[in-house]
Amino acid sequence: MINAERAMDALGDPTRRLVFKRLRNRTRSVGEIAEGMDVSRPAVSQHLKVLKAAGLVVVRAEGARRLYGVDTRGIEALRGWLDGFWEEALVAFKQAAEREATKGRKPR
Amino acid sequence: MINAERAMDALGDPTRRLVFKRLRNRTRSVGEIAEGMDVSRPAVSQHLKVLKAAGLVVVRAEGARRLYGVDTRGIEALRGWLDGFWEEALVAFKQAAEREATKGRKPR
DNA sequence: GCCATTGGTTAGTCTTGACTTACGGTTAGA
DNA sequence: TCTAACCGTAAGTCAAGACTAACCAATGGC
Repeated sequence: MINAERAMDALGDPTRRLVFKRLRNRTRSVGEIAEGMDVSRPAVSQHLKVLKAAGLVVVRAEGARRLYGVDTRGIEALRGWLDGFWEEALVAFKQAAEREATKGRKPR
Repeated sequence: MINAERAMDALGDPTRRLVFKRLRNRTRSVGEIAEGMDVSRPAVSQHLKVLKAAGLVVVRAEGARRLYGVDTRGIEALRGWLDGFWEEALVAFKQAAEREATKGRKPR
């Protein structure tokens, strides 16, 4: 199972988010990703390493090139984390509202 | 509108995530949040400032205490960002599959 | 076989930001 | 009013990590 916390750490950096977003539409080679960005190609390579370790990105070798694309498992992990958080917060809200509504009543 | 990128930056730090998660169940005071954590109360205060600026947290003054709770807008912004990303990736997958299916056919 | 392309890794620099200590302001209680 | 509790801010320290330049390995075309 892929770690959502790890994914959040990875996406906590603007440059890394930009790299990630560049793979949204299609797979790209490293050089292709770096092109047009204001950081060097090795920097992009390092970011990809982190994104890969976080389960946000997958690689496929094609000759001398490496084609990177989004890993859906990372996105799903994030969504799960978010949904779980949302769920618990909702339950807490309801309970708080319940306590508010019964406030002042004679217990039982 | 609340910025999803800002929220991602904020949640990119483990300690800050821990602070955020402590508000999942109910609102808490600053001292209450810091209690049991391995960082000082001012550190927590600074994290709360960042979380608040990111739209992930709201404050309510109650006497000398400040009660912090989750801001649903921040979560919604994150969810929107994630869903948008997911959507675009899905479209790209379909288009890629389509191109794959028609590969080799005589054009028109 | 040779050279160009592609990209991962290493070493080293430097900025960002997480943290603590100290301080000041505000509120509640005696 | 005096004191204690609560909390935000400022100043300063320090480590994490983002980045570049240089190097090396692998692949493909000629």
